[in-house]
Amino acid sequence: MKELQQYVHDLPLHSLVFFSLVEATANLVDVSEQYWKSKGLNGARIRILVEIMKEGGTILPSMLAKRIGVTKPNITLLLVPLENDGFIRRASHPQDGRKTVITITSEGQSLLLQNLPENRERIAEKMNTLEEHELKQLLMLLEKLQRT
Amino acid sequence: MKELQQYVHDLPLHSLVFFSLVEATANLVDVSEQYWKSKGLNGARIRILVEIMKEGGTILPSMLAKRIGVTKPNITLLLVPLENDGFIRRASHPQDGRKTVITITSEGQSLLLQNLPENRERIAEKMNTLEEHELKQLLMLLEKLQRT
DNA sequence: ATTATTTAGTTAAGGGCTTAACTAATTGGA
DNA sequence: TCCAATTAGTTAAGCCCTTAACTAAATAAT
Repeated sequence: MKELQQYVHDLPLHSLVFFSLVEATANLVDVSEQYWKSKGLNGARIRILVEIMKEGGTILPSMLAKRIGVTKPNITLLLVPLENDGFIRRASHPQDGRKTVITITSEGQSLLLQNLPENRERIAEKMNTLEEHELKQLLMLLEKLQRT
Repeated sequence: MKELQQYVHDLPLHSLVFFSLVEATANLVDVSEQYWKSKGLNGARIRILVEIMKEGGTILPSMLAKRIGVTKPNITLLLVPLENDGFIRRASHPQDGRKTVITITSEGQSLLLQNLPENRERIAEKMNTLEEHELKQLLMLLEKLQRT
């Protein structure tokens, strides 16, 4: 009991880093999500539109799932409101009947043009406690952390 | 169109850091959640138990909500299975009838003792691409990032 | 050529969180 | 003292994601 209470208090370095990562990231994600929410949108739908643009305006749902790191059923669910709002269009693939070609509309592109810069700005502001060299250092450490 | 495509590709430093934080954190959280899932548990319930221990074995739901950073209704939902599994116990506060005193049971304490060390170990392993001095540096940067 | 396997996408069910609305108990001000 | 306001917790509804099960189309194997 006493030992357990002490154990949960005395965190080793790895755990301290882990909890700091979780907290810092949650705060930044929150800034971003709040921004999208204020526009009646959400981050997941925006990531879909961004990924379509990265591919040149057209993509398959299965590719979206891989790129964004969510399941295929989730992509289906995300595409429904995007289509209803006119930000994307579906079409069946001419050669392969299993596939659905997703295309971003001009409305979808406008949405990104009008909102991405401000969203980036909000996130950047939240990071303004760090100098540029510190951001670079942080990026380097995070990339090294990711090298399995 | 062309400019937009370029815009979504050319990320400024702040955005690079943001996306790296999100990705690295998601991978670590995943390791932790997978561990708890393999034991038929989940991270949120464990955090509750840990927080009760930090308070000395007894706490109020509203305090849990503040400490863990979730809503009060969510605490209610999290406590139900914890009570059903015998990891916590509820009792009404003797002085203030609105309050419910939550107490961790010995089973709950055993659960932590038997699993927290291995969970920490799994997370630490995932971080083994970083040297100790790099972990310290990372921690320092994350803490500076958090200073609003 | 026909059938089995694989691939793409959707539908269904459920988990985990949120906000909004509610009940019950306590506190505080006229 | 009594009623309004606050506080604690729960219930209800809904969002967003997951896994499992399904349909349809294409590919591959005998």
